Amino acid sequence: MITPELLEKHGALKKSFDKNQVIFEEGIFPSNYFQIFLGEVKMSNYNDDGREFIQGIFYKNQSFGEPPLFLNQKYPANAIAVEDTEIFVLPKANFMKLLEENPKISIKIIENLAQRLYYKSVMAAEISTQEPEHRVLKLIDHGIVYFNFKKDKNGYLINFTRQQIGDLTGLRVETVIRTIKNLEKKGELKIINRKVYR
Amino acid sequence: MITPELLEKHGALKKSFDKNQVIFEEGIFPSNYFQIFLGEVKMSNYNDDGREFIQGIFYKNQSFGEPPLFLNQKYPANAIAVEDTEIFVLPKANFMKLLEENPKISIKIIENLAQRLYYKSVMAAEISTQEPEHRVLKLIDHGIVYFNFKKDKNGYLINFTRQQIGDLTGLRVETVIRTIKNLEKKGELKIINRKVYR
DNA sequence: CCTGTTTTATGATTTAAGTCATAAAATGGA
DNA sequence: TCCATTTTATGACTTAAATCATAAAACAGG
Repeated sequence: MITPELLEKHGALKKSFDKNQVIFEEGIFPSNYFQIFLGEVKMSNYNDDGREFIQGIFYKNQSFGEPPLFLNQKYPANAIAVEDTEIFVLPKANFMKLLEENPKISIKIIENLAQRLYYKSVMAAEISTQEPEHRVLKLIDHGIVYFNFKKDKNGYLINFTRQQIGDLTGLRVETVIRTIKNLEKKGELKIINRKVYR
Repeated sequence: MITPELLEKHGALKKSFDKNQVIFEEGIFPSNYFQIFLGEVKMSNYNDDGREFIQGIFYKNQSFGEPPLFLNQKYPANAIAVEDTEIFVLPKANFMKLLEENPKISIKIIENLAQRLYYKSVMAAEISTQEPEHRVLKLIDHGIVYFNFKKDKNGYLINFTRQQIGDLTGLRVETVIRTIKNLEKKGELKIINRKVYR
């Protein structure tokens, strides 16, 4: 995360996106650095028959879409606002200049990319070899640490819909619903009026 | 990739690993930067019943295992020498000092992580939503660009075993074999005495 | 050159997750 | 407050890939 002051000093503009509005599309070439000021963004793919896979969900102060920006490659996924969102947009040239002048930011970028790579490594192994219960639990436990799940008297509230959990784990909604029910039976989590707690 | 001179200047030692020897194990905390001088390394996970998932394969001059090193987190996978291999090993403190003194290396690290994140994004979407033929082709086409597949008169030689393709795509050997046969029938690739060309 | 291991191969069978159909409950905008 | 949409839910059924069994071909080390 780069401070708003530094971003604005280098010419970043704050842009607004409505809920469900596309920020950039798979296949186009990147030209900006994006950092969320307020709201929530998902990056996702749609396969040939419209099925969605969510690569990641990003919140306040997080950046997204940097890898293709650094590599001059097409975006491998779409970025879509999950709710009304405001985003700092900084042209690549300005962003590179900012990095050059602030070597410590490079370390932050490295740590951020490392974090995301770590998540992807864990989930890739889960998705390709583990059964639904294992996958869902892993995602939830990851979410407790890295997404902004909040704790109350019932435990951590997993504020993902069943559909989102499916799109993040490669499972279908019905399978997620049944899996969560089973996990509740086994005492791994709680369902309190349809909300999931861990 | 950091030059051998710079690595050695900061105290890197060259260590030898036999084929199939473990370089580090899932779950332990990292303390070194690793860069391959010669040979081949895979990073992989084993699920509860011994099934393998290969996170990535690394060759000459490539580094691996940095994300947990930067994050002070446990390794999410094992690193194993695929053949007899020599590796530069540099203690974390020395590595961080090297980075500090050579800001341009940071950019290289960023690009490298970005590249790996890009691969993982593409494969994650494939593995979780696409059918076997699509997955296998995507892996092969990625391999042509980023692994060291060589071109001859028959096309690019895909020097992965069917088992490796399975472990990289989350499919079983038999499925990979049948899928590759189908892809050949459709003219997407060639099989010349059991070797796959694209 | 032999021999044990790995890799490729194929057919039969099983099964777990996907698909399809349907609906109640919850949510959110107008 | 009403109504359309989204989310959760459940049962029946289908299916694609996994599993199991078996074997031939290729390869690698002594």
